[in-house]
Amino acid sequence: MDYLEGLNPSQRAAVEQLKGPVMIVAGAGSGKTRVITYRVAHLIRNGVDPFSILVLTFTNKAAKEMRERITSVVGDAARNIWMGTFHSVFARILRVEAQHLGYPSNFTIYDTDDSKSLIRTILKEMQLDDKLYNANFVYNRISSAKNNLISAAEYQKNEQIQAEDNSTGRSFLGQIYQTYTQRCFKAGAMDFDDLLFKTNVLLKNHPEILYKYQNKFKYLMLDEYQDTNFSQYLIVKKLAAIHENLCVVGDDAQSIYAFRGANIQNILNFEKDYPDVKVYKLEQNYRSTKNIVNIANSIIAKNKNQLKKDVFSNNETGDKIKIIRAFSDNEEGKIVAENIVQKRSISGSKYKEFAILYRTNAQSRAMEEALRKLGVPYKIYGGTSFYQRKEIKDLIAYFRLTFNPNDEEALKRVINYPRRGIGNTSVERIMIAANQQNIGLWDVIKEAPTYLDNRTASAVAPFSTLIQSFQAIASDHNAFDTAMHIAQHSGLLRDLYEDKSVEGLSRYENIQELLNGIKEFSEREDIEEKGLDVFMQDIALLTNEDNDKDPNADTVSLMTIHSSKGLEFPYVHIVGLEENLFPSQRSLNSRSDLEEERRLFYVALTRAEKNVYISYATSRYQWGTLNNCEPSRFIDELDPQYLDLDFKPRMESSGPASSFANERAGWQQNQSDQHGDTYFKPKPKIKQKTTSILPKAHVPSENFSPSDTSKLQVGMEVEHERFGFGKVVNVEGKAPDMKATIFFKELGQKQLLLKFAKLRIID
DNA sequence: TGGGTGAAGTTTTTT
DNA sequence: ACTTCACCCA
Repeated sequence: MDYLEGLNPSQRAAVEQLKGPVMIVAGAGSGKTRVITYRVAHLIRNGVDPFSILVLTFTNKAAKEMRERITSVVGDAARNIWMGTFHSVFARILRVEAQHLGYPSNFTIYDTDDSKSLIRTILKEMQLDDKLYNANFVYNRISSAKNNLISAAEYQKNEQIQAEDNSTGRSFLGQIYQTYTQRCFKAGAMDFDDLLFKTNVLLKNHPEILYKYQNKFKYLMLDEYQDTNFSQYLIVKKLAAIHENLCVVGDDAQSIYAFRGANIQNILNFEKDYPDVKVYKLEQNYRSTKNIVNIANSIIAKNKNQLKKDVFSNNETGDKIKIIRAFSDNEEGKIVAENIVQKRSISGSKYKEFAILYRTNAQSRAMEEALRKLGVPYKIYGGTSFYQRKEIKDLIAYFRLTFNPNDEEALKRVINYPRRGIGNTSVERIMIAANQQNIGLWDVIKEAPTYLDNRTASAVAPFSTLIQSFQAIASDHNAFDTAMHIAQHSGLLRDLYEDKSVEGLSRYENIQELLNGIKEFSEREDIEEKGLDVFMQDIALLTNEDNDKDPNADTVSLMTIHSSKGLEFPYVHIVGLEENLFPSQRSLNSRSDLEEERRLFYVALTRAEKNVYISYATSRYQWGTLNNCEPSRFIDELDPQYLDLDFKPRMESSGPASSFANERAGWQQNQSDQHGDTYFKPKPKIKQKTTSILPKAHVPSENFSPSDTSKLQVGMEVEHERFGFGKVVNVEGKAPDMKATIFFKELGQKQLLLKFAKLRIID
C-alpha cells in the first residue's frame, strides 16, 4: 500500500473511504486526480472487481490519463475498469440496449453541426422565419429541454414553457422539437443530448435493465461533479441507488459549464441527497505559488454562491502577478510573444512550459501571428476538431451512409458531392416523397423509379447503386480496405486531388491522415471486430486532443480557458481581459452568469505554477472593424498587494531593445528567405491546422509525370507532385497497400500510400 | 442544375 | 474578416 504514503491526511482519508456516498471537495491544484487514481487503485487492491467500477470523466483525455496512472499502480487490471466520458460510456451502453428504444444498435451520433442543419431544414419546411427561430437558439432550447429531461410531448404540454414561448412570439418551438425528435428517430440518429436523455428513458422504462447496470456498477466515481447537468445527475443517482457506493469529486469554484446545462446545485445539494455522506475537503494547493493562490482566492471571494473552503499554498511566495496593457489585439500578441521568448531565455525554460489562455477561440489569431513572426513553435488546442473539418465530415458521411442509409444529414451532405446532378430540387423531391409515403429517405432512393419522376430517378439510381456497392464491400472487408474503397469510388479523393490550392493540399493530407488512422485501427491486434462500422462508433465523440500525435513536443499551448481546465503550466498568459470580452457581454445581465465568468477567471489563474501575466488591449478588431475596449472589471477586482505594479513589458519598438533583438531580426530574415515568395503573399489562413508552419505548394518540374512506383526502393530520389523533392527512407507492405516513408526537403518525413501518391522517380 | 454575386450574420465556452 | 445562404442567370 506504498501509494498511500505520499498522501496528506485528508487525501488519504478520502482514498480509504471506499464504501457509501463520498464527496470530495477539491480545490484547484489540490491533487484531485491523484486522489481519484489512488482511490480506484485502492478499490482494486481491496478485491473489488475492476469490471464493477465505473469512472466518469468529462474529457476523453482525462479518462485516458487516469487509466494510465491507475495502470501504473495496479497493472493490467486497470484495462477492465469502465472509464470514459458520460457520452462515450452511455453511447456504448445504448448500442447494446438500442433495441429496447427502437433504435438500431449502429445508430449515428449527430454532432452539433448535424443537429443545427436538421433544424434549419425543418424550419424551412415549416416556413418559419429563420431570424425569429434562429437555428442556434432553437438548438439551445431543445438541448436545455433534453438536459432537464423534458420530452417534446412534455414540452408542449407544459403551460409555463408554452407561456414563455408565446410571450416571445415563438409558439412553434414545441412543434419544432417534436419534428426534430421524429426526424432523428427516423434517421436512426441520436444527438449529444440524446445519449444522456435516452439513457434516462432506458433506465426509467426498463427496470430490469436498470437493475442489471445497478448490479454491474457497484462502485461509481464521478469527476468534475460541478459540471454535471440534471440528466447526468439522474443517471448516476439511479445507477448508484442500490449500493450507494458513489464518490463524487468536484470544485464548485470551477463550475464553468452552466451554459450547457450544468447545475452547480448538484454539488451544493449532494449533502441533502445523501445525508450520511462523508465529505472531504482538499484545501492545500500543491501547484502554485502563494501569490497565485492568494490572488485567485481574492477573485473567487467576490462570488456569493459557494461552498466554504480555504485553499492555501505552502509553496514559495513567488513573483507578483503582472499586468500588460496594449494598444491593440495585435500589439497584445506581440508583447506576449516577446515576453515568452524573453522569459524562456532568462529562466532557461522550455516552450511547453508556457500557455496562452483566452476567452474565445477568435482571439487565437493575433497570438498565432505574433508567435509565428518570432518563430515560436505553438500548438492550438480545441478550435475546429479534426473530425469537424469539411473534408473529413464528407468522407465520414459516406461511411455513415454505408452503415445507416437512413442518416438524413449524411445523405444531404454527399448526395451531390462530388457533383452528380442531384441538386436541391431533387433532394426536396426525395424528402417530399418520403414524408408523403411516410417512409425513410433511403426507401425512396432505393426504389427511385417508384417514387420519383423519371429525370430525378435516373440521376438518383447510380447513387443508390454506389452506396449499395459500399455496403457490399463493407460486409466482407476490414475498416481500412472499406474506407479506401469508399474514398476512391465516391469520387471524393479525385475531387480533392484536383484542387491544387494550398487549402486543397491540406484537405487532401487530412483525408490521408484519416485513412492512416483507419489503417492503424485495422492493424490493431487487441480488437477482434475490425470493420469500419466499429471504427465509426465513437467518432462523433472524439475531439482534437484525442488525435494528438506528439503530446511531448516543445510548443507553447494556446487554448480557451474552458479547455485548459485540469491542466497546469509554469507560465500562463491570460489575454483579452476586457469588458464585453471577459466577462463576456452576454454574462453582464445576470448575477449568476457573471459569477460563472468569475469562476472562469479563477480557473485561468489557478492553471499557473510560477507566473501569471494578465493582458488587455485598448482596441481590438471585431468583425473586421476596430473597436475601443475598456479594461475588464476583473482587473479591478484583483487584490493590489499581489500585483507587480511596476512591471513594464520590454518592447523592441519602444524602450531599450532586448538583448536578443538583433539575433532575432537576423533569424527572422532567414525565415522569410526560406519561405521565399510566400512571405510576401497574404498568408493562407487555415485556422484549424495545428502546426505552425504551413507547407508551401510545390510547383512540379516541367517534365513531371508519375512513375510506376511498384519497384520503389529505399534510397531512391523522388519528386512528389505537391510535396516536392525527397528521398525514400522506407518501403513497406505489398500492393495495393504499399506504403513508403519519404523524407521531403521542404516538409520533412511523410508516409505515403503509393496507390494514390503521384511520384516521379529521379534517375 | 450549377455557378456567380451580394447580403447577412458571425464570436462564448464543449460532449 | 470570414463563411453561408438566398437569388439570379445561363
